[in-house]
Amino acid sequence: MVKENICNCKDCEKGWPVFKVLGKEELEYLNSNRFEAGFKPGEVIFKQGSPASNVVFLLSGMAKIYMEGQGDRNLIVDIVRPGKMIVGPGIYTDQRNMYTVSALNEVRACFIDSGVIKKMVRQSSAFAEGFITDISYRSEYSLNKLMSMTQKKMPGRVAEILLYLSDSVFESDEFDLFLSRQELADMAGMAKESIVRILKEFSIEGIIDSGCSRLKINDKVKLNMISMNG
Amino acid sequence: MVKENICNCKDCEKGWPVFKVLGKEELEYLNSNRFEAGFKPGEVIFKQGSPASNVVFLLSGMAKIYMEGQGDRNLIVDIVRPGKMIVGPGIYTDQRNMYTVSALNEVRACFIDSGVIKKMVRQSSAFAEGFITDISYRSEYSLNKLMSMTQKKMPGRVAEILLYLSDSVFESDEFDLFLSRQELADMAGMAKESIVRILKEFSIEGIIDSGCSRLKINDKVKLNMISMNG
DNA sequence: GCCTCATGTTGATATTTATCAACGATAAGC
DNA sequence: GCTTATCGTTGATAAATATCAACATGAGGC
Repeated sequence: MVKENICNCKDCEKGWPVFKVLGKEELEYLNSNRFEAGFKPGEVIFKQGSPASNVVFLLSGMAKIYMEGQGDRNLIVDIVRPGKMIVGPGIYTDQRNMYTVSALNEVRACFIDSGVIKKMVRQSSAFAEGFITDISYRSEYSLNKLMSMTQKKMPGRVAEILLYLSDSVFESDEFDLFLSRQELADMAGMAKESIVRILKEFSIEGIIDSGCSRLKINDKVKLNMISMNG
Repeated sequence: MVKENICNCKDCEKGWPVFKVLGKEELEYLNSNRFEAGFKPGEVIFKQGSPASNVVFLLSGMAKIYMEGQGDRNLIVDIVRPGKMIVGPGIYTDQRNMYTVSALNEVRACFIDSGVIKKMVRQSSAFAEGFITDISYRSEYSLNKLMSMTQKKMPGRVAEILLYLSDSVFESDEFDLFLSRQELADMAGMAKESIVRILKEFSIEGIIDSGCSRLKINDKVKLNMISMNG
């Protein structure tokens, strides 16, 4: 594992866009208060219930954010790539992580102390506004998810997550799925057997081609219709 | 309908606690940029999809916050009383209301322009921090709700909303329910027939006494167990 | 007072979804 | 190489939940 930091906030390409509003001094302060670490697939980056001491940014790789329920039942809230801030509401409430984040593949991550982020919020109103905007989008996402989960039936929810993966995560109609069937099920809130059947159904209808880990979306229009109509 | 404002931000008892961090001048500015309005039961205070031009505070009465789905299927996100800020993520994203808010009984509400709130966020870092803390609690609430909705079975969800109403809304073990069975169903994400059966079941077991609009919780411990175990 | 409409309630039934069991395939350990 | 564990897949079954239909109940209009 590489111990030293290999990048610098000043010229971080993979960084969070809101950092751009900070001045040179603030970026230097940020840079001197951060740590990088590497993670192997499956390793936990931070754990639900533990102190929310850091905000995390991926420099490379992908991670899943999930809430752990009773008896192995997890709910995957999001799949993240570099460019997104990984932070829970805990840093402004009870100082605890509301969810676990773990690496899906080889990950390099940047840790910034929560206190440093909160300091930036106090110091720069532009940063505060950017921060609020970011968490507002996150809220919209959760509320929409809440709506889908309660009102859509299984095929609608599966169509929705396939579209989400394609549009917002992989940004392509064909991609290598890093996710097992169990993980897809945890995203859509259903049993793994159910998602297997639905993916097969979609395959038979020609909407998708689903090899074991590769997934290709053939008919986005139809998928959208299924997602819409629940 | 009373047209004039009947209270003043400076000595508002029902106000949002975070306003206390503002100075006298800022409170006066706030006070000169707000409007009060009255609503009858059932009337819409603001509507999903419309511009998120205002942040609302109840001065008296209660309201339901709900997302409208397809074909009369609504999801009640929260029940609010005075002291809470009613604001959606929209003021920091696409300027649209993500949900509808409507009066459950006679309501008097205070409207503050979103721009004014955003200005306060920029002007006062303490206000910004209070604002972020508030929406962070809201996020935790949504995420917990997402978890319950996807992982708990109906009795667990019903137990949960009864406890929520008792602990966080009415702050009593016995209260007049302003909500119809349909509305309770919309809170728990189920059919109204289902909630009728579950409430009856709880009644038979002696956990609650449920007259038509009055509800009394007899056995909070048991209700908690049902809520926990899903 | 009576009628009408909305809401609450109940039972029967259909649909959706999870669980269970079995098996094949694939990858890791010895 | 074999063994073991994990994952994906399938069919059968059970459980959870919604829908439908019917009827009761209660409030408001006239």
